[in-house]
This record gives sequence, structure tokens and C-alpha cells, in this order.
Amino acid sequence: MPDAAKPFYLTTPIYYVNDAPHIGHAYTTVAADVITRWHRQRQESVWLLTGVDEHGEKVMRSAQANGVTPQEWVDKLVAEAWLPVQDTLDVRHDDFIRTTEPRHEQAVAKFLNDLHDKGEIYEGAYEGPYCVGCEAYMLPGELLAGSDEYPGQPLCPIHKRPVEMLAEQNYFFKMSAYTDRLLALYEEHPEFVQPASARNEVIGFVKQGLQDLSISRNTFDWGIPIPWDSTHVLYVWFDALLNYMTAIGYGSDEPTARAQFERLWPANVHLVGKDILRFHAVIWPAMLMAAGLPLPGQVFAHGWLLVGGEKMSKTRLTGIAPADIIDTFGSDAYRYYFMRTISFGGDGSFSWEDMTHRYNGELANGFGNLASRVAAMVGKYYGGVLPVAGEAGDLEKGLAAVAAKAVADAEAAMDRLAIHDAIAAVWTLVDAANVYITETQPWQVAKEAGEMDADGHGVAGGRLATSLVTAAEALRSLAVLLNPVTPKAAAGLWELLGAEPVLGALDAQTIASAGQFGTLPPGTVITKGNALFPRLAED
RNA sequence: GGCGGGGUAGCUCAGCUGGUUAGAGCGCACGACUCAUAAUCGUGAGGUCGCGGGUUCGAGUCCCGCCCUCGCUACCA
Repeated sequence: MPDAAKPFYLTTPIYYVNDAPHIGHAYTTVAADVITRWHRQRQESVWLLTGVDEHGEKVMRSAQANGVTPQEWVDKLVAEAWLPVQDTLDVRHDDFIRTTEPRHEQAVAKFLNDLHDKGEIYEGAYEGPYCVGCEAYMLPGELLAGSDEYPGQPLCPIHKRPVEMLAEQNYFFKMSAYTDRLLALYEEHPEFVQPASARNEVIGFVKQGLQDLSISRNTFDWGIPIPWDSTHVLYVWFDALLNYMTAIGYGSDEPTARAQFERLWPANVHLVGKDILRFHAVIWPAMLMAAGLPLPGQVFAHGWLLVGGEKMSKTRLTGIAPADIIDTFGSDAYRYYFMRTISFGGDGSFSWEDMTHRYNGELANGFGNLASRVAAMVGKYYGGVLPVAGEAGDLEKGLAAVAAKAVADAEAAMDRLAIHDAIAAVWTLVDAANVYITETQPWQVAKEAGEMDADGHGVAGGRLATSLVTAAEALRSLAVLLNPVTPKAAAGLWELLGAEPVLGALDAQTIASAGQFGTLPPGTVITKGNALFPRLAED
């Protein structure tokens, strides 16, 4: 948090709307939501942008195949799939950008004109070996020598068929001019591309030297027109990357929108999957350099979600929709599982068995049961009313220390986007609280002389009261710390603790407050409520 | 081919610039407890740290070679 006035601005990629969202898309979005919710819980100002990328040849073809216009096609997909999945995932975005919106298209035109005026864009001929199968130009170096079937002819390495020489008239962005500046950027700001493996890959790539980028197409028309030549549309990636600025007011004539841009730009972090790393870590900063605009703080690439040991893919039918999982486990467990299990930045695998297992072991038995046993005892011994605690002993101080350390460790982990480590740090409190209860044995203490009054109620200020109040404090702390990860369960816990009437809304609690015990006042009404995470059958 | 990751207990993984008996969770075995969602807590058994060399007083941690695996090697996104 270098500048308190500058909101924490985080983006997800804008997803290519061509088909329905699967858990790979959802993974990035959930991570973004957890990170921004954490910052919100710190009571920081935050902006989370997500959205969809709607232009390009593939979308156009899908629309044609379905007998509708591209606009109708994307409208339908966004309304029926992409917007609803945000709710399914329980994601709180601040804005959802669509690249067919006027605010985007107009601002993109401004950006293009600006680069054009600056001499960063020129018209040129692109000529090269083209593979019809790939629908793409190949580099001479990657072509295979002729085979028996096609003697002497260069072949596409993927399709093993001859390529043809094609030439087209396009507009080019002078990206090659930025090779050195980009390398200097990676060198001076190692944090710009993270994690380190991603950074290495980018550096290796740029060191080969960059070519100018062809940024227009005239073979189809579903895209943003080049302002000075409407026979061309803009290359989708050039269009898509600009969303991070156009969504927050870049290029707008509206004073409020412009003020928003001034306030939010540059983004703190662009979260991306490693498949689109290069666009964000190379092309995007080059574009901004050319326009003379500030660069984002970081591009963070996370890994693949593997299903059955393989990268998830629609063609292999391993694409799983978030709702498939959430229908069974709920959004909280979904968010928890992917964020806790997978080291953010690395690859991770999903299996139903593992998810069920961790749901029961960690969420139901560990966390949910903790809340349940504490609430039950406060109910049983104190009629559900939190008593006055006695003096804190070593065990109480020890548990409070665990909470303080959990907060410090989680904060540090979140700041380096180690979401899995942050959750693990929080979980030390779940485990320590369960140990604490075992060690203090409230059910035994309740049988000791002086702990219960004549009516069979626990007395105030005794050891029984101390242990239950301390355990309740751990729960309060957990509600706050888990609110960014499992918001529904955290809200349920807040409700169960009866905390809102005495402490205010859960969202208004600070992360720091979770590291300090002694907050819930005597008299707070605790109820058992329903299980936070009911156990599931494992079979 | 070139570049970059990985290969550590049955499983999923931690192990920063080399240093006392290599760690965690899960699973397994045994024990404790009974407040709780048959939940919890404790103890224990499990490892030639991919293979072969080398440097060093000492290497999972450095160097060389090899094997396996994954990714990248530019304009489909």
C-alpha cells in the first residue's frame, strides 16, 4: 500500500466469450475476488474489474454457425453464461466490461489515433508462409523441410502440409523498438512479471528480439474499425488489452470518468493465466510505453488447472463448469478448495475425491465443527449468553498469540499473492482453537466446584467462562479472516456469534482486529444455528 | 533442436544464499476424550531426497553427464 489515496486496482483477463465459462476461467476470477475482498477487509479502497472479450474471427464464425449476428451471439452468451457465473462464484466485481460497449470502442479509437499521431503505427505489407490449417502465418524457422509426400516444399509443423506464401496489407505497431526498454523494465522491476518462472520465460522470449506487430485485419469485419481506414479492423488482442484502461475512463469526455481514470490507473495487478502471459507482459507494456502512459505494477501469471493429470480442455471434454461443482459443494467450498489446495502461480489438479476429502476434513470437521462445539457449550453452560471471562492464563495467551501470528503471516502472504499460504496461516488458528478446547476441557471444568451455580448455570469469571470466551474470540477472528475466502460461511458464523448487534457488520471489521482478542462483550447472544459445512458422504 | 520449470514418505506437496537425527497435511496403526457435524486431541510406523559421477570437513541444497515429465519457442484467443 504505497499510496493510501490510490485504490488497489486489480483486473482479471477479459474472457473470450466464444464458449461457456469453465473452472479455468472461474479460477482466475475467484482468485481476484479473494484478493480484493482481503484488501476490502483491510478497509482499503479497491477496484475489481472483470469482463469479456467479444471481438475476433472465432466469435464471428460461431455466430454465423448459429445463424445469428455476432452481436446477438455475444449478447446471448454474456446474459446466459458469463454474467450469471459471477453470482454462482459469489464474486463481487466493481465493473464488468464488454468490448462491444461504446465506452470501450470510442476509447480504443482514441488510443489508436494517438499512437498513429505519434508515428508508432505504420502501414506495411505482411508477407510470409501461411498455413490454411492453422489459419495463421508461420515463422520461416519453424517450418519443416519437405517430406516424401511433399518433396522440397516447406511444411507446417502442426499439419504437416505445405504452406503458401501470402501477403496482406496491414497496419503495424512498432513493437520492435521496445525490445530494450522492455528488457530494462524486467531487470529494474523484477516484480513486474511474477512468479519468477513466468518472468524467466518472458525475458527469454524478448531477448530473441521483437518483431513489429501486425494490428489490423481486413479478412473479416467483426472488430473495432481502424479509425483512419475502415476497411481494416483492429487485431483482437490490441483491442482486448485496452479494456483495463477504457473500463475505468481512459479516453472519455466525461469529467467523472476521466477523474476515475486518474484515480485508478495504473492497475496494481493484472491477474492472467500463463497462456496469455506474453500479451500482458510484452505487448501491453510496449503499447503503454508507446502512448506514454504509466505501466501497471505487476502481471501475475497463475498455472493450469489439471483434470486427471491433463490440462483441461473443451475438446477433450474435460471442461467442467463451475456450477457442476458448486451444486454439490457450494460456492464457499469451491473458493476455499481452489485457493487453498493450489499454490497460486503453479499448476494444480482437481478431482472430486480430493475435493470431497478436503471438504470433510478441513471445512466440516476442522472449521465447521469448531464453531459447532463452541456454540453448543455456550448454549449448554450459559444459556447462549457470553459470560464475563476470568483472567487469561498461558493457554489463553497462547491462543491469542496464534491469532496474532496468523494475521501477520496471512497479511504478508496476501501481499505477495500467495493466497494458499495466507489461508494456511489462517488455518493455524482453526487447529490451535481445537487444541485449546481439548486442553482446557470445559466439559470437565464444568463439573468442578464453584464453576456452576445452584441453578446449574455456569458462573461468570471462572475458568469455564474463560475458556468459552476465548474460544469464541477465536471464532470471531476466523469470521473476519475467512470472510474474503468463504463469505457465506463467515456471514453464518458472524450471525451465530451474534456479533453484528455488538460489533457491527462483518465487512466493517478490519483484518487487524482479527489479531486481537477481547472484543466480544459479555452478554453477546450466541446461537448454535445450522452447520456451517455439513459433512458429505464420501464414496 | 534451443530455453525454462519439475522429479523429496502410499497420496498432495514444503524445504532461502550447502551444516546437527529430511518436514507438513491426508491416509494408516495405536491411545485419550466425549463439548461437537461418528467430529476432536495425542503418539507412532513409513523416504537409496530421479540415476551416475564430482567439489567440500559436510549436499535434497553447488558442478558435469544421463533418464523421465511439463511448459515456452510471436500475431486463434
